[in-house]
Amino acid sequence: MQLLANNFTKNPKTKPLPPGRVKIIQALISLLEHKEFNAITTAEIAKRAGVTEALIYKYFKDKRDLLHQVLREYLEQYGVQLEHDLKGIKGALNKLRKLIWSHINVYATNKVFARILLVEARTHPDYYKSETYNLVKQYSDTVLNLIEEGVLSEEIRDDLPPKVIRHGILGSIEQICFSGVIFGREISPDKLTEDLCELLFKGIERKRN
Amino acid sequence: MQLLANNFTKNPKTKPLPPGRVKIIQALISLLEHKEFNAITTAEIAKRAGVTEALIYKYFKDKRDLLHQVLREYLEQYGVQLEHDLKGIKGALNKLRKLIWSHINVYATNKVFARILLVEARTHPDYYKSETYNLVKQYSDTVLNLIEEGVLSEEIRDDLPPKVIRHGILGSIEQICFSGVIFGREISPDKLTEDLCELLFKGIERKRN
Amino acid sequence: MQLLANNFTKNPKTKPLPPGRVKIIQALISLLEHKEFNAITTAEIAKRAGVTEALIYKYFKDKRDLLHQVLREYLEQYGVQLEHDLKGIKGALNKLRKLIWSHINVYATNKVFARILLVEARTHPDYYKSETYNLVKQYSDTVLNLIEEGVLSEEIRDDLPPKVIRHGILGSIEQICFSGVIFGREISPDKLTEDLCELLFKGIERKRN
Amino acid sequence: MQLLANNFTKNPKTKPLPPGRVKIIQALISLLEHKEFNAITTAEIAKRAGVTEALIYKYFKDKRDLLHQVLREYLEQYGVQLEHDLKGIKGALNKLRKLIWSHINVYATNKVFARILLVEARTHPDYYKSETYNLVKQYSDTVLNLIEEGVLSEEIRDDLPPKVIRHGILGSIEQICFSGVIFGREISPDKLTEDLCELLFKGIERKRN
DNA sequence: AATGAATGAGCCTTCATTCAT
DNA sequence: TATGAATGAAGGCTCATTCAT
Repeated sequence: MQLLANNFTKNPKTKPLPPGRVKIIQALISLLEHKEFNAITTAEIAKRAGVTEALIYKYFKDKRDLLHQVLREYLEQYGVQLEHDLKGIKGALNKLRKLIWSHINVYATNKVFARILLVEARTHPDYYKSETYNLVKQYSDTVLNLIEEGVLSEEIRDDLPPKVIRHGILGSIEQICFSGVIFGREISPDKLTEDLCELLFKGIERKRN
Repeated sequence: MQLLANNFTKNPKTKPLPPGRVKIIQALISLLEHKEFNAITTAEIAKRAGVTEALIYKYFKDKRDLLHQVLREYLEQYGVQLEHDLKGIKGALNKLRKLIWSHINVYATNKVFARILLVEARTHPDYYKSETYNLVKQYSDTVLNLIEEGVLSEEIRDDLPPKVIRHGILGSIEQICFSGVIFGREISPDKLTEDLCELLFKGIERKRN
Repeated sequence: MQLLANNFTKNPKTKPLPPGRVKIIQALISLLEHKEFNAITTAEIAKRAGVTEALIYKYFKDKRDLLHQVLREYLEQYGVQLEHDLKGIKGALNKLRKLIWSHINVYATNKVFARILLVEARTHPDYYKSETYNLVKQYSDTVLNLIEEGVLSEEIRDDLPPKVIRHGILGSIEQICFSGVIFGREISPDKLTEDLCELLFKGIERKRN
Repeated sequence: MQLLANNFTKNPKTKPLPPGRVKIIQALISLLEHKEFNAITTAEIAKRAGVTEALIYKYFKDKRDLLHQVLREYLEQYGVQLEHDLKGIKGALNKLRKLIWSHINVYATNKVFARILLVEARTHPDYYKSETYNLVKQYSDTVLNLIEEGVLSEEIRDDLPPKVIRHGILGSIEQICFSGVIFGREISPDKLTEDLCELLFKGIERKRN
């Protein structure tokens, strides 16, 4: 899977995006691969994109808005992907398991996406007011719905606040991927998903017989 | 509890720290209460501390080093506190529960500490090379040791990688405190600890009978 | 003669240099007339040029690079001038004499040029790595070639290392102009050239008959 | 020969210089071996000397005064040395030759001395008002006197202004040593003196017969 | 004789951003 | 659609220097 491989796959009739805009986004992404967002200058972005700095401000409100647009594209792609991934799966726990796998997998495949989400965006107050943040909340709601679905179907305990469960799930995922993202270590979605689900579904306590 | 209330509590005979240094640290802490680190200028810090900007650079390598020193002091205090908190507790799970409570509690009580750790420090590559980061890793090791202790005493499952368990614990804690920290919401250590332990110890899966 | 009077004399169809760049260079030159380079601030330069400090850094790597660019323009002009001056002169010694005159004359006419070359540039290690320094070496080579030409034509002794001769020539010129430059005293190219050539060509030893 | 080897050689009954002062001077000298004066900070000097920065200001008016004191010590030593070297030499030209050798030799042996004199001191207007500058002028006078002595004894031409001769001599020496000083190349007093005297005494012009 | 603590002043530099063309 | 030129605003940081002890 390659998120953002091209920008018109999902909607062939959209009028082609301005090439300048695309180049700018690609430039930032490629720079983010090796550099912290704050350490990247607009001059650098423009140079890498082969355009002038001024053009950035034609398409984006400011530098941070550009970051949010990049993030948004990633999120949209992930949204599409996730929907696809969950299709045809029965049972809330099975769906959650798949979601965990998809989540870890997208981080494993798109380090830049992970980096933006885990470290770059959340630092800045602006983010929480951005349209992009809403996408994240939507995703968060999806997880919550899945949990509640599981409670109703009696797959999941009803004596735990669903939001706490969600925190446990998302927190574990992020923690587990964090060092991979920061230090560029490999992330293995399959193994991690298995361990994580075992942990989250059954708990760490050893059953005595 | 008030971490950092004074700097000589634990070692009364240390020669007094230069007052300037103390004032600078205090100033940054107080500014962090209402402002993001990057948005705080050295001029502001100096003014609040009642010293000159130059003095900051006498005691700290740069602005970020100052942040790390602040974090270090918090971490050291938390280390002392945690050791105290764990005294006299029997059983690995009980200790883990207490640790979770202490962790959440210190975030609840010291929002600035939490903010630095959760959002300010980890953004910057420097952090991972700092001496302070080592303290965090030490803490991380403590958690791991507790988990392994639990495995040996057969309180904790031995079919889960201890590191995954640690990620689950620390990730959940951070996720659960995160919004409290970012949006200034209240954090309730007692309730959160209970829910979290219930989740982590027993799992989310509903037992059929 | 007024070196640097305008920047497009020699190449009328070059696309006009950005006016800001020109103004900055002019500003530094005018400031150097009464002030040491290190004592001149970028703020001053910008103000005198009627631009912002930031613009300086658009066109020059740093303050010192600006100095080197100024020097480079002087050197280029001097190069052109010298070539012109030597045209039509026969004999290596006659050419050397003319070169000495041109050299002294350019110092006499452009104190700022002299100041940069004799005191400002050579202090700083950067200078010796600069592209501008290469121009100086080129000039130095020209002198050496002239000397060697004289040796071949048997006008100049062949029992002296040409490089030592060059040191004698250039060293004498600089020494003789130095106090003029430092203390703002008048420099008389005609008289000085005559004395200097008499000294260098014939030596100080009195011939006995 | 090692100038400045110890500071009381020449005057055994002077009361011992304060050790702090000596250490500071030594520190600056040792730093000047590898670093430009302006790039050396008082903090560095103090550290190298093993004293506090404040102490520098007990013994020296300011940082530049310290440089001048160092230079002064070198000059005094050279003065003593030169006097010694010229003893028993007959003839103005022979004395000049010896002086040239001594001059080149002291630069060859004491690069730091040469560096201060050739590049560090003369940059700064302060220098020309300093007491140390007077020592340099004294030396300059000595050279002039030697020249005039030669004119009187009819060893040296009387149709050249003695000052021009002096410029030729000193200028050649400095030029010839300059690159040695800047780029740390070896300087050979014997060979250079021979070439230089040949050049200065007899001139570069080839005698036709 | 020497120091620890602190300062004043300002400097170079950076960077996101704008606007006329 | 895109650019070249220029800017505003501050910002971190350095360094020589002072003074009470």
